[in-house]
Amino acid sequence: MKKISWNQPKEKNEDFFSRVYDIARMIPYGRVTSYGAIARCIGSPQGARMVGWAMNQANSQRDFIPAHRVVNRTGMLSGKHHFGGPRVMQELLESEGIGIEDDRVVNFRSLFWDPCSELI
DNA sequence: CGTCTGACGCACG
DNA sequence: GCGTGCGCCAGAC
Repeated sequence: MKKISWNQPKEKNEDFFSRVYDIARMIPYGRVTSYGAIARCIGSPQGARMVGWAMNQANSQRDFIPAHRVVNRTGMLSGKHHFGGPRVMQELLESEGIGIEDDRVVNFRSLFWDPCSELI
């Protein structure tokens, strides 16, 4: 697969990615957030799918990106198949004390971390 | 260039 | 609360 295609003058895109990774790194240990929340926070309320796409590239980043702390709006582990194995994402979350039941974060409502609202 | 796909989210019933 | 349909935007064919 191709290394990176954003060497092109897609400045807007690069900025989008930077913001996504920036926020993803801020997610506190033991907390989770959603793709849509990140998208909305960076001014692209309809770019939730792009956030997921960015998470797919998170592996390529130098710094560690806690992509396992990002789930969809219902708290479901929709990206668990992108962690090398179907159970890796769940195990990562459980190692942080987050309960998973039926591929869903237990008590998601309480563990949810809003990048913009709860950011100080 | 037309179509399909997808780590999403919302409206509707 | 759950299933379905649709809009969204970038990539792959």
